[in-house]
Amino acid sequence: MVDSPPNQEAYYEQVWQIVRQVPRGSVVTYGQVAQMIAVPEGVDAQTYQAFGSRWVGTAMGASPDDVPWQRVVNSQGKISYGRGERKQRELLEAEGVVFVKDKIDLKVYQWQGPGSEARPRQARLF
DNA sequence: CGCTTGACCGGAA
DNA sequence: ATTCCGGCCAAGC
Repeated sequence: MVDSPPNQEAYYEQVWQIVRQVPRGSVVTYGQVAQMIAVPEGVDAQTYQAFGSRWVGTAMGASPDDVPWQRVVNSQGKISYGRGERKQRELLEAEGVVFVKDKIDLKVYQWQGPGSEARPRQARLF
């Protein structure tokens, strides 16, 4: 499923696939999701880096109900979805995500990718 | 078929 | 810390 044609639908599915893997209580950024997806063929790597995050946002707008869209925030740890901002914050807080001055501490809640779901941060005492 | 708008990001002033 | 700027893809009207 890597060598599929430059199909937008396939790209969206990759976005949703990644977002679906985000564990409860963690978040990812638009740019991060874009980075985790291979650059679509026919698109310059530079172009993708610049606009990939936007496409992720567009994909979220068309995301199915089983996608935890609320776990996707911008690189500042803030909510960009103005239309449902209130709803998104409530959903995240219900999952245990703490907001500080309308911002999320990404150092604590940002998902590090597949394989890091355990988040073994407890050994860092010094 | 063309114009407008948009759930972004990183660097510079 | 805040504001401005360049980047130039897709969907909707």
